Amino acid sequence: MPKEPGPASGEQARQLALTRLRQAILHGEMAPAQRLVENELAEQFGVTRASVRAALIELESEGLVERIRNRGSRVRVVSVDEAVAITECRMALEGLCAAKAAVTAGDGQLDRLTEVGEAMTKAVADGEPMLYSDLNHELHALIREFSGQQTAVSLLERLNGQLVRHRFQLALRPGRPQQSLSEHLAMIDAIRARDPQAAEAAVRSHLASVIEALRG
Amino acid sequence: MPKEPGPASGEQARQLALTRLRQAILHGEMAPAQRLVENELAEQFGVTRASVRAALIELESEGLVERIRNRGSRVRVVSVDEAVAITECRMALEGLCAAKAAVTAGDGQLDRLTEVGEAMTKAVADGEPMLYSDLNHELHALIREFSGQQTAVSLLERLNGQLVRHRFQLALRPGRPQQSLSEHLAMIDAIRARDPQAAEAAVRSHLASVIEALRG
DNA sequence: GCCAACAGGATTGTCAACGATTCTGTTTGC
DNA sequence: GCAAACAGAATCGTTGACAATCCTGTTGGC
Repeated sequence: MPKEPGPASGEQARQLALTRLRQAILHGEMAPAQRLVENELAEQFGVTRASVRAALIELESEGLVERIRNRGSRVRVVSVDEAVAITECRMALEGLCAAKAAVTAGDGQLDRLTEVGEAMTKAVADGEPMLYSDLNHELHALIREFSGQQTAVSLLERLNGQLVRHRFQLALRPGRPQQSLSEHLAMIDAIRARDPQAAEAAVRSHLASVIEALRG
Repeated sequence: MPKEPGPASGEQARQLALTRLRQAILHGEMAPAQRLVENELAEQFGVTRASVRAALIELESEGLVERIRNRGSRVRVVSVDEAVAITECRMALEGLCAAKAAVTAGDGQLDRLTEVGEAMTKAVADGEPMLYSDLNHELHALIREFSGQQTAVSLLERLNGQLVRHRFQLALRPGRPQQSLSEHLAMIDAIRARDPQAAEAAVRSHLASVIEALRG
């Protein structure tokens, strides 16, 4: 395995290790439950063990890795039950964000939502589930962003990080994008109508449907 | 300053530093925005700097301390606006917990809630705001616990950690306990009635009142 | 043949020291 | 008198090595 080139100038070792590791986990390059040996990672990223260690501690409190005393670190696997519980929290928090976004979003931001909605419609029509999944992610991110609720946003990003694997699994299920599409469009419409209650309700009902799909 | 005695046997250095520091911040022993110098803390807790450092990294991602590159760590101060945003998230998440608790709590657990409610009533009658504040905290903790929603609980504990200072400030405001008491009793009644919607609504309206008080 | 005790290897936890960066108070030039 | 440059101190970031702990495969006894 080739040794990593020098970090993007100025980036500190710990930061680099953190970014790389998080990316690797989120992109699924690390198998679930894979052992994460500090020494190996250190060599792979071209940093020292202490930096890797610091990154692992941070990722542990983000819920992405699991650390056991004197036993090492592993990529955390979330069970279906956990995924459901996490999505229930998302229901509560994204509902809040959608309601806020319906009130505070600017007109340009609303147009942005419309664009994404159209792209999603096209992705479903063309039968591109992975593209749809990406747009799905983007839509939720935009709603979070437009809400201006920094606290809720950081909580939600933490939660979403734990769901990567389940998200892919869900997107590839046949028929799922079609059902999900109409729910997403309803969310967009409610926000564009600047109706906070309808927006919250639309988000909650969408995520309730996600929960059902997870369980199914 | 006396040097700390040895840790409770078996507790590792990093864990010890983490626990101690968190306790100190939560109990208000560290002034807000106080500088947290790694060397001083290391000597004070009788551990090495590396352990303190690891603890600080963890506390940073819990939102209790703020770290700036090459500038050191500080106790994070949350502005009123942030406190409001945090409480809005609590509204969403504790609402979820209350609804779940109303369905899943056992009878013994419901009795426990009743007890706390009575103790709160007594504390207000006796004019003991600090005792009331503690019971307040306990009540919310019980509802979280009874919900069985582990994910939501850990998010909420993180959020609550950031509000310590504001909580004390609020509890000592004249007239506040009286208003808060009836809201708390309404929450308890709704859960005891096993009515999830009413429980969620009661929690939300209580926290909305907290937000108003924070802003006032 | 099976279970317990035991050595070997691997991995993490901890430590003390070095180097890099940033702030603070002072001095110098205008 | 004031702004900019400078030296000094303080503090964090990083490194490499050592000690403690735990798993694994093996051996010996029953």
